[in-house]
Amino acid sequence: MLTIKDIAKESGYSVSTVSRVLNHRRDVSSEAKKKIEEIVKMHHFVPNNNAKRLKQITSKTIVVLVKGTSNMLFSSIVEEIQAMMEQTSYTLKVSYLDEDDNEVRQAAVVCRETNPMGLLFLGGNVEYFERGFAEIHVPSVLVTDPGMDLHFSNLSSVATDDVAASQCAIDYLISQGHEKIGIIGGDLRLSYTSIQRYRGCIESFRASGIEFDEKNCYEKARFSYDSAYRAMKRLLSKAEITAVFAMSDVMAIGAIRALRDLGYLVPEDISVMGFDGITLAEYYNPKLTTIQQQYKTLAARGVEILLSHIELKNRAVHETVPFHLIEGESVKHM
Amino acid sequence: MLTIKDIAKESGYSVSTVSRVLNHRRDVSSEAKKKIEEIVKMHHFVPNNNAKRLKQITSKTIVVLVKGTSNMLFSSIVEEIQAMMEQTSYTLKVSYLDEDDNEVRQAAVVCRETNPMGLLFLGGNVEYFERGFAEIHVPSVLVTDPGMDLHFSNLSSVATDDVAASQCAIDYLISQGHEKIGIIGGDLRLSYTSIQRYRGCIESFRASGIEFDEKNCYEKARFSYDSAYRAMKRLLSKAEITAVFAMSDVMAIGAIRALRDLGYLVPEDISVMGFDGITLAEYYNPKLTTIQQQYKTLAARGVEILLSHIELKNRAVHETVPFHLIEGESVKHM
DNA sequence: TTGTAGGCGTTATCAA
DNA sequence: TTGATAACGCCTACAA
Repeated sequence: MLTIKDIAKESGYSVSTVSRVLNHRRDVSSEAKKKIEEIVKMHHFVPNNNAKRLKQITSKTIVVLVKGTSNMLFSSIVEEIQAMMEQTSYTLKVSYLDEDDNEVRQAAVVCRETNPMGLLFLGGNVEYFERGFAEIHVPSVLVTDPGMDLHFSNLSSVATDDVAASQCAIDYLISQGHEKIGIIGGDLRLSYTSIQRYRGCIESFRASGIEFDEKNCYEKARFSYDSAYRAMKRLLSKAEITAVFAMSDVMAIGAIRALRDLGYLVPEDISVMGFDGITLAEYYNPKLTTIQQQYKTLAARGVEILLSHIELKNRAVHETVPFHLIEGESVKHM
Repeated sequence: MLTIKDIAKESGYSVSTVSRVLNHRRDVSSEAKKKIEEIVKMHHFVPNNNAKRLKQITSKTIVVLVKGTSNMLFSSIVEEIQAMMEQTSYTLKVSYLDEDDNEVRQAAVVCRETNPMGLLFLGGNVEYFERGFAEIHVPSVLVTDPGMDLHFSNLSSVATDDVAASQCAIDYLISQGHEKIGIIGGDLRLSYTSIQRYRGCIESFRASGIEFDEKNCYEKARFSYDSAYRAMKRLLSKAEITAVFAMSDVMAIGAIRALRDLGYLVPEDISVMGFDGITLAEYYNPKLTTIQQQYKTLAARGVEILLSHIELKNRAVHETVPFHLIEGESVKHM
């Protein structure tokens, strides 16, 4: 393996001079610079980042931890964050985790590796934070999930109000004349997001005096097409419904496919409501009626809060971002 | 920052003993092991991977370089690779690049950082390989694009035969009675994949004696919904067609949405054919008629070739994986 | 402008 | 079973 030592030897200069050239510093003679760069190019030399980072104490890096590699909402947020970060002097590093991994533990590892100035969590399990976040001393923002119940001075959050948003979704279905409503959502013992959204649903039913039969009308699924597809079929076999609320657009699409395969028309026979407002929602057929999370705002505020956190060392804040009901074509007025 | 030195001091043992415990080695007294593990747990100590990697010469790591973060086919392949790798003793590292980045340059950096045993490229620009791959000495496999024209002894490839596959697509459209066909694909000056697929189309037209008017019937787009959506609208304004071949399923969906928004029915008025066979294709409405790339086989062979490359040091091979035509609901028999 | 030397956190070697 | 010590490749005072 080629090292700067080799380059130094070959060029006749010392390692420090080589290092200076490599880091584009100006206290090098143009002569030395030229010669060293030539040799570097010739050998296609690339410095070893491990050694670099090991030594560098401040790295000006911000790490994004994305929970769930196939979450389309997160993909959009990541893109947005990347675009914003390019305007700053920070370097961004994106780290993808499985939906079920412990993001806090992963964060600890990443902190050691990268020594980042800040952390951005895309999605997170509140329980993991309670248990392990104390060991993380880097300014962090939890994006997409609320963190006000977690009292860490270095942890802020920006999220959509899941309770209000799903309440709005059910309210809308009810306003369109639906009363027999099924729900497809995550595991209520594991997914904090799902719990919140379910609470909103219940609240809406309560306010309208509609009775909700959790046992027959709530179907658990992972946040994927096929899982929701199967959940929809189970739901149909247990309950008679005129509308379904799916806790993500991906789930909604799985559900719609199941309905169509069973010969139902959407929305003529059964209406389907999604959640997230991903790009695909408006390209799907029918266009999805959904709750749109403002991913751009989530991304922007997440970054802004983190940077002010880092630079001004101010206190943790917890923000809520407004949501919008998008009327597509997947819900029918009864 | 906590280091093993601190742990050593606190436990009363030396750094070497702590290191041994951390690496689960057996030449440590259970007494020492217990005590050290306790302290590690108490402080939530996590070793610094940079230092670790800096020291370790062999890393048993394999790196996957994914070109384009929103390519759904690649996501599926990555998942597949991850599953396979868990059966082996290798560690996997996934590195995402932008669609336009130079993957070979990135590979060089990654090699220094990680010192991997092998490299898996998901997508790649043949030109970048020609120019820079000579400096990479690690066994590598280019997945999804053919590499037989690149004569590097450490570079194998597995890919779908893009020429034959798109020829098959057009043949199918023709067999269904379509003659006035439009194409939506990538930039023919930049995307190697698009060039190959276009060649297949031309070949099919030639064989059937159909004249193809590239100027009016080929529309360039990025591999995204909205770009294809706009391309479809441009296409309609220039040519009268009964069918469209989109070079990816994502593009096909963008095109279908454009058609529907303009009042056309798919496939009744205009047929649309996709490419890739992503999961979404069978959940979309109408189900996409498409060329399915065997992502599982691509992943499996990619891994197998790489491992035999590493372990047996045998020569580079270049394989082609069969494809299938999936008859969905988006193409009509005229 | 350049070079020397020490250290970043870890693992490996060797001796005790 | 342990511990001291020398690397790993790079950066950065500080000295020249």
